[in-house]
Amino acid sequence: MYQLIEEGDGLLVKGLKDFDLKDIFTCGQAFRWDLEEDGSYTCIHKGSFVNIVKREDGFLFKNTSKEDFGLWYEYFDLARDYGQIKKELSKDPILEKAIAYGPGIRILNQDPFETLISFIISANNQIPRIKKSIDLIAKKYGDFLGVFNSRDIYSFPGPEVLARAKAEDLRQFARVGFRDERIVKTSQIVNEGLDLDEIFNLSKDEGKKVLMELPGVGPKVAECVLLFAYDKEDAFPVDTWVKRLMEHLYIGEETKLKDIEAYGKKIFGPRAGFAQQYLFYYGRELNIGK
DNA sequence: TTTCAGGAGTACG
DNA sequence: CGTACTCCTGAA
Repeated sequence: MYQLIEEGDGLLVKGLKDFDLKDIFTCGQAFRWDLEEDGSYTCIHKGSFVNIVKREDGFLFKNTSKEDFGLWYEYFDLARDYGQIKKELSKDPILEKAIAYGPGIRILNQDPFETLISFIISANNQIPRIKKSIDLIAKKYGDFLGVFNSRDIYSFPGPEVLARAKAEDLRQFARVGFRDERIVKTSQIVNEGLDLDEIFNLSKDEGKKVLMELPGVGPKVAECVLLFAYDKEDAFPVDTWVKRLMEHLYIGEETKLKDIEAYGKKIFGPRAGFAQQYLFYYGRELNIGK
């Protein structure tokens, strides 16, 4: 299905469909990426980083190899047929429009702990600031992975490291504000034995219960982590954008957060997560509902 | 130049 | 159910 051709220190990947880097990285699901001046994207995942250049003949993945490509295959959810998903969802005329706006979206499979901490930071916060805080945390607490475009690249630290971080340091160096103690406490709970991998075996609702026990994790953050790290396709995170957009495009009146979540679940069912991503990207870029 | 409102939610009363 | 919470940006 895909063709992998070694090229220099990288890999040319041919035949990728439903894959657009801008759509994937600006739809709000991930923070560990950078747009380079040449239009390529650099992203960091689980102790590795890759730079991806779009070309006529495919996508050039720099700093990886055939042996290592499995990591990115999994991360970019390449086993999934998004053509089929889009076909199903397009029966809804509103979604058809939304999909046309971000046809290259894929839902990444991100690291659970990193995703958990990232979305705790996202509470009442904005994407540029969230990205900055996460970068600063990696720089201070993560491992040095290498240099790209004369930038030092660091991994995101594990729970064993952040459990020992000082709230005051997180506040001062990473600018996380009132989220400082939530980050340390959640890291401590995970470090002291809460098995995040166990959530892979649970249903979306069971996983949500477990996550919401953690400080800094409410319904929105839990749904995000379940969708972006645990592959729970029926998760439907409702933030202020999705709220406005659902009120505007589907419901037609002011609706409580909880009811919007139920509504999304009702009309999109097991595909709610994909629908949410297409709608979010579409609504935010067009400023729908504001 | 300086002030000021408000924002990808959660916790707490 | 209302409010406080940080910090940063951009509007005035």
